[in-house]
Amino acid sequence: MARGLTIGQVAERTGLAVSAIRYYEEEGLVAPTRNDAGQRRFERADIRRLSFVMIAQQLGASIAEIRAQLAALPRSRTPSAADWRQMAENYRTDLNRRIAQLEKLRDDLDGCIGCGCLSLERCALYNPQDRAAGLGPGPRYLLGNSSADLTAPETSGRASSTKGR
Amino acid sequence: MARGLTIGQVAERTGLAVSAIRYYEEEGLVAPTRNDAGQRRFERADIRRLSFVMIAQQLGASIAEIRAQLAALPRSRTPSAADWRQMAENYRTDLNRRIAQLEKLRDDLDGCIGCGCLSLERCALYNPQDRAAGLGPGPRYLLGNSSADLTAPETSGRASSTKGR
DNA sequence: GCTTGCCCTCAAGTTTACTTGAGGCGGTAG
DNA sequence: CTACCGCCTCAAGTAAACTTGAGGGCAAGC
Repeated sequence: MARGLTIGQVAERTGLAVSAIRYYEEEGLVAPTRNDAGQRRFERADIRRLSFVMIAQQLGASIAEIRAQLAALPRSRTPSAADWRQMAENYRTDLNRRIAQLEKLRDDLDGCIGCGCLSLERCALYNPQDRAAGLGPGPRYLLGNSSADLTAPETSGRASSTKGR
Repeated sequence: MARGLTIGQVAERTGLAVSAIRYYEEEGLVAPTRNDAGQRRFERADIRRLSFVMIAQQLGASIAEIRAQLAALPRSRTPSAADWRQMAENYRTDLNRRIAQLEKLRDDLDGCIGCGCLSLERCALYNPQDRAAGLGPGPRYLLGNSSADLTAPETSGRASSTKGR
């Protein structure tokens, strides 16, 4: 259990910039303690947390979403094996959904664009279930809102247009 | 054939905001013609282009990368079946790489984090080939730079730190 | 004739995710 | 004792990807 890692050590081990790690603390993704001099001290488990952050970001998750995911882990005690397993299971579901999405996209590309069918109205990629153009907003179904619902729907106001990603 | 679609019609069919489409034109992702009154007129093929843009974005591609991908299509004539097939094939490679990446991640999650192994130094997720910590920058290998190299490496200047995504 | 709707441009604002810079503390190596 | 290194805070800057707003044009409907 060591005396804790400095921010510089964590940066080196994760490949993150020191400033990024401080930012993540501000965003509540890690919560290091402080030593007498007020310097941050991290635990090993924090490296894992940060690795998870980096990976989740690669998959397109926003910081808010990642925070929600990480909320499943206890911040008071060091996460146990069971904690991580729970996390991993949640995450696995998301990953599987995403993989399935990509596979579908790949197959659609193969079958539709690949074959050169240019009749967009009934194209499998653009409009798989043959809902006539004008009914739905577009190829949205392909972009199924996987985990965008993690950050409270926000019932009020602006149902503008493209607020995805 | 047909007198072309207005920007509003394209917006409705793609689900994009009108402003976004104008922005994409500025960025060179579509190149509509203009009618006598100076209004944009789009072709059917542009809807396909824009659908592709949306999908590629979901996969994490930047506009510059998408522009590079789309460059494979002719902007002078309407893309032929062969053009799209070529595109799709390039794209398929990227997709497959990404899918493989996600699958690996999922399996690593199952096998490593899922099992609760807390020894980060030799964790498969964190450090699969058992290169001791301190050698590499972190879990970077998992984040393999798939298609980040589309936008000319830019040899000069700031090799700062975390400039991914 | 005037209002309404869709279109136009151009400048400025917004969000997310960070980085950079100024100004300062505390420990250790020469 | 002075340098230097790594750490600190806080404010401001940045890039990407759009949106919003001001000010204006053209055509159809009442």
